[in-house]
Amino acid sequence: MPIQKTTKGDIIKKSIQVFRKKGYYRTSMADLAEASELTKGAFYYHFTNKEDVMLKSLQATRQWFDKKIFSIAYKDELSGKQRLKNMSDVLFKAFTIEIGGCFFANTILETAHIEDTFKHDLKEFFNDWENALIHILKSKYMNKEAKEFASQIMADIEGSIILMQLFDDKKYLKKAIERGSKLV
Amino acid sequence: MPIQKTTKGDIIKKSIQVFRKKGYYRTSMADLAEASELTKGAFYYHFTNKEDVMLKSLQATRQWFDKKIFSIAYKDELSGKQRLKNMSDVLFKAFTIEIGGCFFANTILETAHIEDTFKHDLKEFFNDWENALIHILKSKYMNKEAKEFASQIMADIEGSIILMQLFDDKKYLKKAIERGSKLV
DNA sequence: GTCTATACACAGATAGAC
DNA sequence: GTCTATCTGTGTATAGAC
Repeated sequence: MPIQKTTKGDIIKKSIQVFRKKGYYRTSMADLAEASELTKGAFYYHFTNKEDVMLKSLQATRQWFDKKIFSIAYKDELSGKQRLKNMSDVLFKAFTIEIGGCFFANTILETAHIEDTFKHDLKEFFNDWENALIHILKSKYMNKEAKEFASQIMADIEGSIILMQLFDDKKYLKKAIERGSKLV
Repeated sequence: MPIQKTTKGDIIKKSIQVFRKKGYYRTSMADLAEASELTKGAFYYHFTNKEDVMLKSLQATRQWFDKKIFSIAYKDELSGKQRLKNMSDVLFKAFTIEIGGCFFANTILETAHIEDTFKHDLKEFFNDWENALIHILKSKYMNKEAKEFASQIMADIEGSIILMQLFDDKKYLKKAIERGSKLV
């Protein structure tokens, strides 16, 4: 086994940061290579093209959310209220600790009318999030109501992230999360 | 006065459509020229550069919203409920009749971390919207509460537009507007 | 596995004829 | 006011040396 100086996982982590900040189309392969301290030539050894990097970045981010955030919803030994609170705490960090808000929402607004390439992963992210919320809300509400409230929480949070970024004020997201917490 | 074949207003209208669909960076000057059935050379006669076209497009859209939508909030001869309903009806059409969702939200997520060029107009749009909502909500709520509900309505609607575009389903926006209506 | 060099397409923008 | 032609920069992607 030869020593690998730069792992694919490391490159993806760096690429996610760049994509989140600059968006998909505005990000160049040179930007991505530079972020991983590679030349363009070396970068192309790891990925076939920009679309490939983006897909891997979205998939890695989805996996992270599933493992670190959405899984909390299914820890049924805790109360619904507590699970929603724990989820919200990590969610807040995820959407604020690095610049760029919500990677998935950004990608939807940028690419949804141009190409379908990323739609599958984008949809899956919101489906996973919705299911996690529904699982918590089901203890208090009927199925239909739980589904509607889940939609409302996601919309409120995503819209607040937009306002947060525009006015450079985390209070928008904080308030949206508080509103969501009141529902359970 | 010579006859003007293509007016600046017409070009801006067409440009808005292109920007809304493709986003700012992905839109080329060739795209904008083609939409107005002009060559690039002719197009540059009307605008100094792409940034100029975008600024004029955002401003024209802002003016349209102020005149056609936000002004409804101040027709105090109608009940608050009725004014919010009338506003919501036009708003729904504005965000669905043409492809591309909310021009302002799209531009925030695409450009906010790259350049400040458009921030002023983007902020003004949301300020105008917020003030219109607050004006209606003030009849029922205290100032602080009215402000918070206004934020909530805007966030819910903008987030729902994202989901609407992803899942290609106008129900998301429809439901968000219903939730807003319940507040007054 | 990483580098340099380069091919090629397209972007923004300008010059100058009509 | 609109056209064609063109300059210049940058982007994606590949070839081939080390």
